[in-house]
Amino acid sequence: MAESRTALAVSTVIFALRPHPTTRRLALWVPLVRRIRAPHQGRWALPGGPLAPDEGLAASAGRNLRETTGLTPQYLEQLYAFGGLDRGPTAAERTVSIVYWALVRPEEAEAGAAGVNVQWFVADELPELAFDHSLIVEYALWRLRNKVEYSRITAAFLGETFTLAELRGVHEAVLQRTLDPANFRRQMESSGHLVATEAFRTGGRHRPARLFRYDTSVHLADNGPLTGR
Amino acid sequence: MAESRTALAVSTVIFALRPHPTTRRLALWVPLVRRIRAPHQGRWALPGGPLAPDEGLAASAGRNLRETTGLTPQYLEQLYAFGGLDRGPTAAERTVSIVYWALVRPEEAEAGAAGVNVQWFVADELPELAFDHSLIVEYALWRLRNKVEYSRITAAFLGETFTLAELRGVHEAVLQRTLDPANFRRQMESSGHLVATEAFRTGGRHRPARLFRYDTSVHLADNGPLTGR
DNA sequence: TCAAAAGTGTTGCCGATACACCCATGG
DNA sequence: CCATGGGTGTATCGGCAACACTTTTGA
Repeated sequence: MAESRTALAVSTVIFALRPHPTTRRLALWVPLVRRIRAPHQGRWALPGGPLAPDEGLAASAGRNLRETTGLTPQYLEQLYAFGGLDRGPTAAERTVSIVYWALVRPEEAEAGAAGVNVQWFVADELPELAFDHSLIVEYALWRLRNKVEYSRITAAFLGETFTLAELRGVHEAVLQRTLDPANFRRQMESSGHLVATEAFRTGGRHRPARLFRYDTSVHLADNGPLTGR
Repeated sequence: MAESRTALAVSTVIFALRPHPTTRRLALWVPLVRRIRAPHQGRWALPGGPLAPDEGLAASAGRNLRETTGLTPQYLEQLYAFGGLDRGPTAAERTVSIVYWALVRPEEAEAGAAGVNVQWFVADELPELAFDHSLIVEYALWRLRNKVEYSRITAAFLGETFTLAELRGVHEAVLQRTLDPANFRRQMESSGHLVATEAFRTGGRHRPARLFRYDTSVHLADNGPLTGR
């Protein structure tokens, strides 16, 4: 049996919401990094790197995210640890990856920070990625779409205050289907996470929409005993 | 800043169902290993060990499980990767643990295989464990109790065929509450996972109960794109 | 014939959906 | 005053919990 080693790395699936290039409707985007060495040279891969010895797992994911995109994660959660024997640069070196997923607000900077080695793609229209990264993104998408249904992570895509139409737009973009405005409103209001403000969004050719904020005393996602870690 | 290294280990939270020592009702048990060296010397800890270089993560968990308990896992799923800086034997060496959780059938052997260093405990009445293992078990329990509600993992605690009362007993033990037999029956039947056999369990002072089997074409748990990995 | 568990039927409640309808604003 | 989305009201449907009731066995 050949000698083999195991390396430990942290990668991150980073989601942002921006209009789709052709349909102009909101869609999920993911930044990828082009591999500059074999194996899979030239292919796109998830941003990531080795875990620094004096750094926590989530901290490593957050640092990597900032270095790749210049953005601050609004939400960060561990996705899965991948450690199959088929992973890694050579057959003799296998890599165990702790993968996180994150939600960011694209804001202004974004485009500038992405160099030639970093490029954003529509998450549902990715090319074939390096290693098992295609499967990883697929799994991250599945988790995100699941979680939208029962938590308030979508707050991470919005500013401090927002209208119900804006919030519904985020949900529709993530779930890729339209939602009934009346029922969506009741669902959100009955969740207890929303707090109505006295401010309104004006400017449309219609009745102004009330602005809401999220109750900050409730966590974005309930991960049981791990909540807040 | 001090020099520091990172070790990689795999641990497993192993659940079995056996009667509670005082109430005699079914309860969840967990095997623990006594630590024979500092830090936390003498404390109980999750079974685990370093990842072999030529071994997958789940394979490592399965091997460790067999070595500690002599049992074969009926169900095995990754729980979480823990990598805080406070973990590990010394301040200079931090350990990243990929933790799995497993369901086993105690069967006959069980008690014999457990040596002086391995002891089974009622999962809800554990002593203070080494490192962050108390939190890890708590999280595993939370995941198990969640998953019982929407998947068929409880199959892992039963034999090939079983009565609805036996299945309900497992659910009641895990969830720690009684369930209405009539509604439980309908729930299970409408799930589509159950297949009725023509055999019956006789011997009680009552009407014989039909034996069921699980539809093997359906996976125990739906983990989206990762199902079956 | 009786106790006990298997198994079936029925009812009422609650949440989600569909959709009709009024409100307030900009043009 | 009209088009547009904001916001409310309401009927219906389906799933679930509660619980009454019938069935079949062992003793």
